Amino acid sequence: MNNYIKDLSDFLFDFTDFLEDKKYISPINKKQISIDYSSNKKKGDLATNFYLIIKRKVINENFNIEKEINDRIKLIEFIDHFSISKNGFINFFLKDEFIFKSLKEIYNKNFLNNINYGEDKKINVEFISANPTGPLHIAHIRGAVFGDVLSSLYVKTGFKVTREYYVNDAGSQIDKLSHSLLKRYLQLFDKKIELEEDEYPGEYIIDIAKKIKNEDGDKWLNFNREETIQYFKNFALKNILLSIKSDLELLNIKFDKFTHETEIEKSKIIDELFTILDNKSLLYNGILEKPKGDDSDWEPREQLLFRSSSLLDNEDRALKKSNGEWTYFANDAAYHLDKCKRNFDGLVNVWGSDHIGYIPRMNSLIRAIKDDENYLKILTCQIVRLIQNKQKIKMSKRSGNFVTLANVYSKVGKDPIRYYMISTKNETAIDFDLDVVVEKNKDNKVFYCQYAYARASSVINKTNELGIKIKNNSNLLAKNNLSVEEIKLIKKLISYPYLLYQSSFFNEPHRLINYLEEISSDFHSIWNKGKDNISFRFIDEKNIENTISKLFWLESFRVVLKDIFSIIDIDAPESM
RNA sequence: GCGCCCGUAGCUCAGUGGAUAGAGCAACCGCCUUCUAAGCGGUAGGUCAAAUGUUCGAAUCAUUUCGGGCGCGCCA
Repeated sequence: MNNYIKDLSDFLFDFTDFLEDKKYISPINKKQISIDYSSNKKKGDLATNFYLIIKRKVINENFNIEKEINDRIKLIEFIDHFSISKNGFINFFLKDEFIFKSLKEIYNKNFLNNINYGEDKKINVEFISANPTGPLHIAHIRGAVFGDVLSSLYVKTGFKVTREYYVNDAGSQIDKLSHSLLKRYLQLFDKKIELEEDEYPGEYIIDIAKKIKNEDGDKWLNFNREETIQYFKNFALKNILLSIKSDLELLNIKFDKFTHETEIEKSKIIDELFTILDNKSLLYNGILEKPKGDDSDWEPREQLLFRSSSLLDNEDRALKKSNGEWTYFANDAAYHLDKCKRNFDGLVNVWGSDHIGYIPRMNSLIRAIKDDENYLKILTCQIVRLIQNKQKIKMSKRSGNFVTLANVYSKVGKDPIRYYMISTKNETAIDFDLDVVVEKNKDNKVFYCQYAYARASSVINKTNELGIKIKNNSNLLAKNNLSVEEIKLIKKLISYPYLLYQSSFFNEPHRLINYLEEISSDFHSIWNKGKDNISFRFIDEKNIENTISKLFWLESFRVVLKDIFSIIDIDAPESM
């Protein structure tokens, strides 16, 4: 990967190896060595604590560490000079020619070719995987957007990504769904029959029932019960899955693969899983301990268990229910074996925070079948609280009163949803204010950043009208045509490839948002300086050289903005 | 009872071993003859929940306490 921070880091690591090999210093932990962008008030572009750490480890009294540092840093091609602060930080200054060379790579979009952190490795990202028992609602939106953007980020940094949705179309919840649907159908014929408390009360089920009535009339009133239930189950699943897919289209989320739990059941891969576990003595029949909390209807029963406590979990987990059916975990485990067998180099699962307790058993499972502790990464998203009129919107799953994705979409549209769902670190809860995100002012960050793009574009349009060409004129790019503020922004622009790498490495798309807002703000600031000071205006027809220098970074700014917008998947409006 | 996440400005959040802790909103004071004022500049705002420890250095790591959230059955 072509970026100077990585190069500098390699340089410092090699340097450390050299010092250790020659016994000039006692061994150190390289992880302590950091490279940062210098804070604004300090002089310099990059800073490292290298000297701070090394100087305390010198064991050879004849060794002159300062001289060695001096001699070596001189050889780094992109460093102009450096200084060592009183407290021991080394501050580096980049060469102008290097800064402009890097800017040209941004301008020409070459940096995209240089990012191959992923080395074309194949990874599978499983996200949402909501039960097909109802439409997607607010709790699913965050995981949906996070998984989608994370996938795009992986692709951008050189991975081959499969986006996958696991459809839990087996199990007792689906049975409850079918019974709920049947009851709603019967109610349409004035049958006196009520839903049980744990069945699904949502309006959407009545709609599906009406659909059946429209198609088949009263055909199912006196039909064989088993066949009826089977028909209603399939009908419900088909319709709900379709509605989930159409909801996802609203956010432009597309999956490469839907895997159904029922397919997993049919495939018998679970037998294969059990063989693997059995060979490692991880299967046994036993009785689980009495659970904590509400245990009113608990009684001890012997069942098939997974010895996960010998791996990463704190207790063993059931694979088979007492009625002989597989547990949810058993099928999910088989599904994960299936994923493992599909030649991915890594698996990523995005789960809601309500599944955090499930993580240790899944990690145990993967550990049992794959000898690679980094093979599966489980990332979790905390909840989203909806705010309207400064009040939290209360939701109740039991009453079926939840805010659907389609509902939120109709209020605010795609871009604010996508933007805000990843603007906060995934492990932090979000307050999503429906009133703020549709405002067209700087309270609304999406708008603010898109407006920066539109403003920059308006300048480019103006230059087109005036016939000013940037192409083939890049040799005119020169530092003395640019202000301190512009150089500062240019330095941020050339750090973009490293930002992509870090965001991908840490699985943190929200870093993109922080950066995006920062450079947008810098841009708006420079723009406004042009009102007081004519030298800050982008276009000066009397000074083409000056104009070209400005347009050059302005275009690069647009490249970066557009690139981030494409990862988040929001519009890049040329005018607003 | 146990596990995980969170606690940073009045509010919403960045920063997770480095230099004087940062943005935006809200508050107050300013800036449109101009390539988009849907914007910008300035002022003010902090015992980083608390305590102890580790370290040359802690918002960041460890331990404890207090607050908030999410979980913890053969559910999914």
